[in-house]
Order: sequence, then C-alpha cells, then structure tokens
Amino acid sequence: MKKGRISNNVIRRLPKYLRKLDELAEKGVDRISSGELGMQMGLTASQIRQDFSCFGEFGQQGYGYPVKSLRQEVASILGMNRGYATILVGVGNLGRALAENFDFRSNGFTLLAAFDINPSLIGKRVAGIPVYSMSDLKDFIKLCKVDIAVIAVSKDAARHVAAQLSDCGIRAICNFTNTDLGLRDSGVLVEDVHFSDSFYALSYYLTERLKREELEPAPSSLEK
Amino acid sequence: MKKGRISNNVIRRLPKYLRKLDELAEKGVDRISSGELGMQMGLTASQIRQDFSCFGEFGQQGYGYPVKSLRQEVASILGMNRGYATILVGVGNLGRALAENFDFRSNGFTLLAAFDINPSLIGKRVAGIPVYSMSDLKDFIKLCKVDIAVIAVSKDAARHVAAQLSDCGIRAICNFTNTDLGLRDSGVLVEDVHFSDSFYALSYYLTERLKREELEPAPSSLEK
DNA sequence: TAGATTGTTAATCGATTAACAATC
DNA sequence: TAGATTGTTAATCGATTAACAATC
Repeated sequence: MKKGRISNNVIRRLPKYLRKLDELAEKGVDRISSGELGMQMGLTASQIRQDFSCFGEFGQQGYGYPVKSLRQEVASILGMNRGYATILVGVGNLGRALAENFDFRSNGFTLLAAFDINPSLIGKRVAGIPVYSMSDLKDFIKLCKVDIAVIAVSKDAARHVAAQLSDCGIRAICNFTNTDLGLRDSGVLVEDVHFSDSFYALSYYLTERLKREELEPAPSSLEK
Repeated sequence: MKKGRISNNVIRRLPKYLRKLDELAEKGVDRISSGELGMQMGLTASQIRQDFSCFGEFGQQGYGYPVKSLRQEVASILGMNRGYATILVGVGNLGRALAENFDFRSNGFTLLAAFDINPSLIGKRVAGIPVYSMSDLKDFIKLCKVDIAVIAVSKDAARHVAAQLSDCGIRAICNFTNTDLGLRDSGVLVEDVHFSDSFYALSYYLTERLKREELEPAPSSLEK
C-alpha cells in the first residue's frame, strides 16, 4: 500500500468509481476485475489497481474486487459516512434543483436547512427542508455547527454571501454561482462547479472535431 | 508556437482564463503579465506562458498580454464565435436554471428551443425560448441542424433521451443528469457535469483536513 | 538605454503504463 | 493443480517548472 499524498487525479476519479460501483451493485454484479472495470470506465486496468492501492488492498488475487465491499471502502474514503452538516444558500431554480436531484441523505450528508432573501419562500419547505431568512444565516451556522454550505445565489450576491459564510467559520463551500468567490487564501475549502466551463470545453472539443472533419477526405460512408 | 495535440489539462484551463480575462476587462485592466495573472489565478507564470504559446504569440516582451485581445483569442480558440445551434432537453428546475443563468447568446451559442414531456410547459416560453413536446425532438434536430443538446432530464429518462439524440445525429451533449448516458463509443461528444462528483470530492478534501487537524497539535491561536 | 517580460528550450517532477512475482 | 488476477516495482510518458536569450 502506497502512502503519502494522494494526487488530485486519483481523488477526482474516486467519485466515478463510486457511481460505477453503485451501478454494478444495483445490477447484482458482486465481483469485478480491474480489467473489466477498466473496459467499462475507459481506464486501464493498471491505473485502477494503482488507484485503489493508494488506500489499501481491497482485491483478491485470481478473483478481482468484491463490488459491495469496495463500494463501501470508496464511500468511506470520500467521507460519506461522516454525516456532514450541510446547508443550502439560495433557493432559486438552481438551489431547488440541487436539493431535489441530489440525495444528500443517502449520500451521507445531513441537509439541515436552506436560506433565501425571498420573503415568499421563507417559512416554506423545499425538498423537505425548511427555508429561513438570510438574516438567520450566521446564528444558524454557529448554533448548528454547519460544515458545508452549498451556494446557489445570483452572481451579484455570490461574493457577499461567501464572505459571510467565511466569517462564520464554515469549513467548506460548494460553489454553483459560476463566479469566483474571492476566498483563495481564506482557509475555506471551495469546490467550484462552473457549468459555463463545461459549455466552453464542450465547444472547444466540438470545434476541434469539426475542423478535423473539414480537413479529412470526408468520412467514407463505406466504413462501418 | 508549439503545435500538435493540446493536452486536456490546457483545455480545461482555457475556460478559467476566459472568465478571468472577462473579469479583468470589466475592471478596466488593459494589460497583464503572466506573473500577475498567475498570482490572481493560483498558477505559475511559466505555466500560463506555456499554455498560451500552444495557440500563438499573444503577448509582447517587456509589456505582458493585452487583456482585451487575449480574451478574444481565447474565446475564438474555444469556438465562442461559431454560434452553435443548441437545444435544451428537460425543463425542470435544473433546465430552467441553466437557461436562465447561463447567457448562451453572449457566450456564442444560439439557444433555439427547449423540449419537455410536461404538457403544462409545452407551448410556453422559458428564458425567452419556446418549449416544444418531446415528440417533436427528432424532426426539430434534423430540420434545424442542431449541434449541441443540453440535457437536464431525470435520471430515469437520461439514457433513452440520449439514445434518441444520438440517433438524430447530434454532435455533442452536455449532460446534467448525474448519470452515465451510455454513449461511450457512439461518436457523440459528451461533457458530463456530475455535481454529485463535486460533493464527493469536497467531502474527501474536508475529511482529509479534519483528519489532519485531529493529528496536529491544535493550530496555535498565536500564529497569524 | 535599462527594465521588464515574453516565447521557448532544457530540467524536473509526477502520473500512467507495463511487467511480473505473489497468491487466491 | 492450473488459471486468473492482484499489488507493486520499474519503465515510460507527459506535464510543470526553471532558466534564459530575444526583444519590446
């Protein structure tokens, strides 16, 4: 078992393993080899064995990996069993979509509450959790020892809200505002989910592909 | 100027450059050195110069990079000037959030229409674009030569919708369903935006940090 | 001109792949 | 036992960083 710093590349693959293993477990698959897993995920068998070996020995020679227990290992490495106290800040379409589409509970997060400035939302519930006023945010975080804030407010409000959260001593922020929160050296862990970046990247790859097609002697309709 | 294959790492940084340069332009900054840009983005000056030099010589010795024209170069590399015909499939909270929060037009995409199965939405407009029935999807794609589909349907519908899109000859899909579309070898470009992965990764980093803090001799309140 | 900063080449570092002994 | 597949070491490949001549 390797020790020491785990590379970011490995960490970013862990969620993909988790999802894949969930899918396999659901299908009733109970063991899988690195070779087969690699095929299904578009990775090499070598890489998969290297990745897991960073954290322990989860496989068995001649047999492969037991899906269920490997899934548990990966979930545990990711901290899915820690029940991090989580809040949602911003209950527009995006905030609502996050609350409704991501099963926080079954993924080990405890989603406690949501916050918004819209008076018509305050006091209501979204995806089963209560919506409070932004003016209650600071007290709530301190009282309930919130670990993670998911922010889905407008671009304009993003930095202000982020600064508030940082002041209250929040440990981590998942940022869906598509803008920089300005917390680089604040000590707060920030995970940016800029979907604009995804559109840009897709556009790049599409552009490259179209350029290549223009150059190439028109893909023959004969080749399968 | 380097040529040949551009690495994925470089491509994934391009959107970040674009956003940063937009921000700088808005602030009225009209030139910036690789050193300063690196400081602001958390990259090395070397890396920034390497990245841009993959595509051309956009800077000037002794001066730095002109913000505005560099912004244009990056936008052009990303294909932002191509006006890709785009549709949105799935007009739930998430679909609506995407249509409303990402300015497709000013980012060079032409968002033509949205599709949903919900009869109460069909015929309405979302973020200014018309919502059609899913039964019109195939015809629309062929007629309007759609390049990109953004899909924000439920997990259950994801694979079916993806297969339909692939059959119609769509070139690229931006996938917000949090599930695998099963198009690995279909020739369709797929950009997955799994925000569950972001939550998982954030949880990992937070867990690591908490573990480290437990071990360390409690961060002295003396050190600044 | 002197100072600053690029573009690029070379050096270093890290990540992926290949190979194989260990063993289920 | 024979076959399969792991965990790990070594080899390769690629990406980042450092250095510096070119030049604005």
